[in-house]
Amino acid sequence: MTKRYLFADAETHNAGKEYSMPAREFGRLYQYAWDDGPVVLTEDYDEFVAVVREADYVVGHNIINFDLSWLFGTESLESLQMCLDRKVIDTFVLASLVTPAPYMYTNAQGSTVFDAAKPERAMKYLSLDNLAHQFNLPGKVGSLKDLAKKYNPAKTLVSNLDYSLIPTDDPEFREYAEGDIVAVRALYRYLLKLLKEQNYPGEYIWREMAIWGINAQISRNGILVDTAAAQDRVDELAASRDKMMKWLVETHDFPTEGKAPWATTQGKTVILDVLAESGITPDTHPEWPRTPTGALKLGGDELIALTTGTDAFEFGQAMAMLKGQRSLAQLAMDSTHPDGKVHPDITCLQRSGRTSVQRPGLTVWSAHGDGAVEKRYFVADPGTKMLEVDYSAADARAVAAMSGDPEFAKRLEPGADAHEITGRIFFGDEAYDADPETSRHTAKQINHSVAYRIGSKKLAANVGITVEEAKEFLRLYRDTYPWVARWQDNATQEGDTFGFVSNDWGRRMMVDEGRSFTQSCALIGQSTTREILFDGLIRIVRYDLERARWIRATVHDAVVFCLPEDRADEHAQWVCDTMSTIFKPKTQLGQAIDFSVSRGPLADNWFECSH
DNA sequence: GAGAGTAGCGCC
DNA sequence: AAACGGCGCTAGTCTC
Repeated sequence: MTKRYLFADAETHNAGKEYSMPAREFGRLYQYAWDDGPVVLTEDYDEFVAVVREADYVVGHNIINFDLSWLFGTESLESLQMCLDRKVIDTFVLASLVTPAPYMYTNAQGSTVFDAAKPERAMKYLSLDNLAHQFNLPGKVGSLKDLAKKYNPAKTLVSNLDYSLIPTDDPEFREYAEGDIVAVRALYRYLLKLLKEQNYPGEYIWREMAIWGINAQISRNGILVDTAAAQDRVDELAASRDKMMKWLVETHDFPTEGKAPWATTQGKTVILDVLAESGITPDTHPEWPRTPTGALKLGGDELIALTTGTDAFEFGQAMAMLKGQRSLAQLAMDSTHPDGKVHPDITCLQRSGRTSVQRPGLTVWSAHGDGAVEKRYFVADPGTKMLEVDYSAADARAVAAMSGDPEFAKRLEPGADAHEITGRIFFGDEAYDADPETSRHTAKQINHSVAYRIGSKKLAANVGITVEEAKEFLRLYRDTYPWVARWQDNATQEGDTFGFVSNDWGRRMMVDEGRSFTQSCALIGQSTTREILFDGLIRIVRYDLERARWIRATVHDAVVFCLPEDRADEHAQWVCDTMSTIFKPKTQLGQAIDFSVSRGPLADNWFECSH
């Protein structure tokens, strides 16, 4: 029997309210069409749910993260099951793979957008409106924003528009809703054409729908916030800021306008004046680093370095402290929904497929040092214990696996010390043994640098050696790991030739013109880690869909869970076993490499469980 | 007023 | 010939 495709979309209250409103109230107007059939508009929630359940395939734009995510209620696992069962075709996800946002494009308003591939900006490129514009597709009619303005009080800010004020019987609104379905149907067919032309592996597309489905589930699960603890942190930071600002005003007549006076034009002038008084100018300090646009860098690190040993040191320290303050606790509170949880938006729009997490961006939360206490106000649900697991040196393991370099693999064996190994290559055994601690510290810096193919000049500058010494080390490193070097060269060539590189699962990743030397290897390494992590999560949810509720966050090579308190130890062991794997690339040169996760203690908040 | 691009902090 | 990757969040600035 012929499979039936349902093209579907819904108009709703403002996004974000789905966590404080029943689904049948949150949805306002539903649009759908079967195959080539006419577009049906309905306000009947039950009718819409029924057709979605009846369809062999549901096709829509951003439906995994949005429409299907609330349709069955935010406590439901049904949409995740649909993604795993290959019943959902999200044109937003499909477009992200076959027509990812380019570096630059011209939008419907005629303005040119640069740096458009960055995930925040890629959202706009991948919007139904823009894709319809880019590919000259029929359907989209009018602007929802303009319509909302008509029904909101005069002078309402765009960011405050209430979309639920548009009457569902407004003819323009209904025309817009209908046009959405026409556009998404045209887009789907256009993307299929691209898919076929590119010979993109279909298996990867289905797997990607499942991964977005898991991420949507993670969003719905959310993380409980201890708002009292977050408020304490906000107050604590404000107090130290006030004290520091007071001192700056008294001693340097520092401006106080705005939240970041040091970032204003006036503030920057005062900083430069204070430094100049102590004889610190670009002339006396030609090594003073500059920003990409040529301005003098005034970051905390620069100010400390420049003022050390001068009268201005106390000033430099004060500025560094203020610039280092971040409002994470405030962000956490601002992102908390009425159910007491954050429900971050999760997308896989980074070119490597790594997840972007926003509102709040959990991937930027401090993991080490003093700032790590910020994690304390993310807490385990009642009746659960929090667990964090991670893959150690994941990207290096990916390189070992893909390159098949047996010597490089030795760095990752149990008990091996990768930093020491690099240190011995760099310093030689004799010098290394003379001062192991300093040598190892330098080597740690170097390891991060060589992973991304640093050049001799920058390496020399970073580590404080001559360019000749850096060159010699890079040569030695390549000699020690010839198969890694070969793999890097091949990846670079692949990126240069095709404009993209592929990982072992079939993901294609765009490489910017002229940046293949450093970008190609990085993308393959990062994406391999990403795929291994999601393979693990897929195993978890396929074993038992209910356990999808355990997953609370992913941070590139780490996953946070909330496990039922009863038998939490046993569950933790099961999670580790299920996430761990041995990766053997399909490529001929590759080798099998162990990707085991290690775990922290079971705890009641994120800070405790990651320490 | 809103969108775009910039700087500077942080994460893996 | 040389080449350190991928991001998010905030605030202030520029432009239309």
